[in-house]
Amino acid sequence: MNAALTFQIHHRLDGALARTGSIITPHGTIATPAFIPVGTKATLKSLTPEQLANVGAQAVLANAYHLYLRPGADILDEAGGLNAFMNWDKPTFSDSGGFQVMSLGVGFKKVIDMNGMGSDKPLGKKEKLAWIDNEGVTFKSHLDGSKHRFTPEISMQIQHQIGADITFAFDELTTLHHSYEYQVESLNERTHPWAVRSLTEHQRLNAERSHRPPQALFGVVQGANYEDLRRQSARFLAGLDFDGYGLGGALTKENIGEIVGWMSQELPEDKPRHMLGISEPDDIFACIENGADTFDCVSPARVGRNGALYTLDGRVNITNAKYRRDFSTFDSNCDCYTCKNYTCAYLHHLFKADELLSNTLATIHNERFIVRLVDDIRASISDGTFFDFKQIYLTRYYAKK
RNA sequence: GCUGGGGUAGUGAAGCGGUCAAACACAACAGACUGUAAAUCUGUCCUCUUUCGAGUUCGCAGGUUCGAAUCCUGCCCCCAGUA
Repeated sequence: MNAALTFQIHHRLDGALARTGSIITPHGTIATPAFIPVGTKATLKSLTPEQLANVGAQAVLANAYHLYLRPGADILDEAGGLNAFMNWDKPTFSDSGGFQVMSLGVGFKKVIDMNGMGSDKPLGKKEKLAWIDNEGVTFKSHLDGSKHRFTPEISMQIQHQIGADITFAFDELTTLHHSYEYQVESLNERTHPWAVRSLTEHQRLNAERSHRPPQALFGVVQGANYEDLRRQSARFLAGLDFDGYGLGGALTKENIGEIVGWMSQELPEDKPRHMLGISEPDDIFACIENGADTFDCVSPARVGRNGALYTLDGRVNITNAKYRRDFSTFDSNCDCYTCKNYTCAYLHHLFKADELLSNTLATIHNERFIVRLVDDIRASISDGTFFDFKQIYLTRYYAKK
């Protein structure tokens, strides 16, 4: 009913679930498939919005948990919303804080592992900061230890104050280390009821806050790597009036495409599907082939800040000694600002000297690399060359590893 | 010249008779990072060995001791104060 979001499909790929399309939001249109960089705290670390736009980003994704703690969602509301606050005029997404329920709770780091190593050892050495129940989550701020509580309703209230074009339902992100029984319980007792509650509150807020552009809400599918649970979760959410869907949670890398395919088959054709937290080239190809439309991920930015840069031949660490006297540009195949203007030796030096510009230049390159990859995939769907492109690209990318 | 302090691995710096190949920090080298508790984290870092382990070290040369980076003697350097 509301005009929060329109999704149009332009091309479909024969023999696969891949499609190209347009997501039309109050702040503009996103050509899909698309990679959406993450600006957790209303900034993509080390980049100005202009630099972010120049990298080709069509939208940015912020996080309700972080903005709630600082500066406070009310401040974003007063500022006129996320776009105005951060001086970004293109579409925006906000995550619900659901990820933090996991990362602050059952564990840190290891639980995101997609290889299902089967390790169920203590998940991180840090103190547990979040406790989940069927109503919501109580957590301690990682900033000052103060106690807070998120429920689906509160998350939606925060996300409406943040004012992103696309919001996500408050969910529980489980891990591959959780048992099947736990996955079932999580779905039935929390993620699904919370989706209903998120939607109800969201609709109420959209009506109440009619002075602001209508916001869209994506339901989040969970179910780890179990086919029955993924299909059941997708089917359940498909029955609700969401504007689109987030495909989240514990995905095994080896069959990530298959898992996405299960969900795509159950979800409505005409709603966009967003992959939460995915950005490795092989994963991106697999997900798009199986029906994913958009992606967000911190990895290109974080990995870049730590000195790892993408190339068509795989990821390399620019901090390696072999770059010390390498006065060639980093990647002659890349059209980003960094690669057009700086040498390997200079980038190497910036990292070694711990200079702030290293973060900026590396982030520009990595974000451009992944954004462009998805842009190229989109083009390959339109002209029907997707499978050739995928084969050639991935063969080269993983040749050395 | 005298008086006092000091010379420890790439650097700084602990150790002051045995559990010391020698804490710690930095540098160096390599790796990791998938809805950001990340400008973070992990490993290596005298030599040889894949591991186990073996072999040489604590300014230099002697000595005491079952045993020395640690004690003694001489020498060589450095720093501070003073002639």
